Amino acid sequence: MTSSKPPAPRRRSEATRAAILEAARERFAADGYERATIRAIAKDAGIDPSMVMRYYGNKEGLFAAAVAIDLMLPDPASLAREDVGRALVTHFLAQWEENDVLTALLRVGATNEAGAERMQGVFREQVLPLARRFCPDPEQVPARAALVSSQLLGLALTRYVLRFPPAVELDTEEAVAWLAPTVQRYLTAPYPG
Amino acid sequence: MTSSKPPAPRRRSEATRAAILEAARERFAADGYERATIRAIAKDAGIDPSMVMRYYGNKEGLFAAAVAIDLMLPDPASLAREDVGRALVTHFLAQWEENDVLTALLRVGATNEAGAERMQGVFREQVLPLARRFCPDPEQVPARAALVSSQLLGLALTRYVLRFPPAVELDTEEAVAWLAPTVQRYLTAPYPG
DNA sequence: GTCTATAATTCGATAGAC
DNA sequence: GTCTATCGAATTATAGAC
Repeated sequence: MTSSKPPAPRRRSEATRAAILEAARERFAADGYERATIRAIAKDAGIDPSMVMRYYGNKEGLFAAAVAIDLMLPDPASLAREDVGRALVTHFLAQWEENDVLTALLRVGATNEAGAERMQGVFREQVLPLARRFCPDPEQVPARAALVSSQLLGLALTRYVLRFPPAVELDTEEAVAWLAPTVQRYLTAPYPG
Repeated sequence: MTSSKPPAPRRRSEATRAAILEAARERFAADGYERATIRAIAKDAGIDPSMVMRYYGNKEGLFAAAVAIDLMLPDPASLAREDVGRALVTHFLAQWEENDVLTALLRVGATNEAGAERMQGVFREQVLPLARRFCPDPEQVPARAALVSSQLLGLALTRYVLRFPPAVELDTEEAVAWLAPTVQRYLTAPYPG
């Protein structure tokens, strides 16, 4: 009873699950929800389509799992007030280049209700608290967070989704130099009315 | 030979064509390319699906026709340098609320290559020339135009597509007050390096 | 745990009657 | 000019063998 613990009861399931998730992220990021078929994802992962169903139930479950990992959020406490803008833009761009989850989320969110709701969740749980930390008037917090999101997501849209050539060719330092003052202003400047 | 000209040789074709286009714009704007089915569009227009094929050949042709109308562009000559930003944001928001074409274009552009290319066309033919008019250094024109697009499309994305509540609730004057200085800076200010 | 086979829909597109 | 009927392809999802 004490000695024999078989090496691992589940044969290759963990590796298979991971391969499916990685392929799913790539496909969702490249094609959006509808055109990222379970068949294509399974083919990329080198397994049978029915395995996808077995592990994730249905296509919605697969998408939810594929975009479930935590991302972003430089912790608000570590940021000095005078360069929130720069820190935020830098961190945002780095996250975006690092993996496909954000692109998948944005592309799917444009045509799929579940995707849009997940994006709203990220906004609510990550951007709102950060704005709350730096904005004086609590009543202005949601609007300011939305403005920050509009600029950050707008750059991601033109750069990674629509691929406007000048937006693609912009190097990281240029993008940060231009956007940081904008984000800084949205978060900390008085209302420009 | 001279007297009898039948009221109209083509019975109702013109009205039918228009009804199809309007329904198509609404569906593409609401659902994106894949989920906006020809069947659903035909039903909205109150005609048979085969009529859509007869008039527009195939689904791609229908989409091209639905987003073919000219939009935007406040003519560059009429704008004073010191308030390009305000004028541009105001005009952009008005166009966006006025009809479904821009939302359709954005939603489709996120998952469909033809849609993305059409958006690039709008950028190239409408935003680039405008930036060329106000930017000193010709070499910086494309980047500045891309930055302007990123902010304007980013607001449209969060407001009309992803529907972040604070972005939706922003009224026009607030949006203009916040975004105008950003756009103004992207177009006319020196590079903030 | 993995795959084969297939059911059940749904969609774009075509042919042809009226 | 409009509609009926239908084809052929592709998709999600299931049942069951190994």
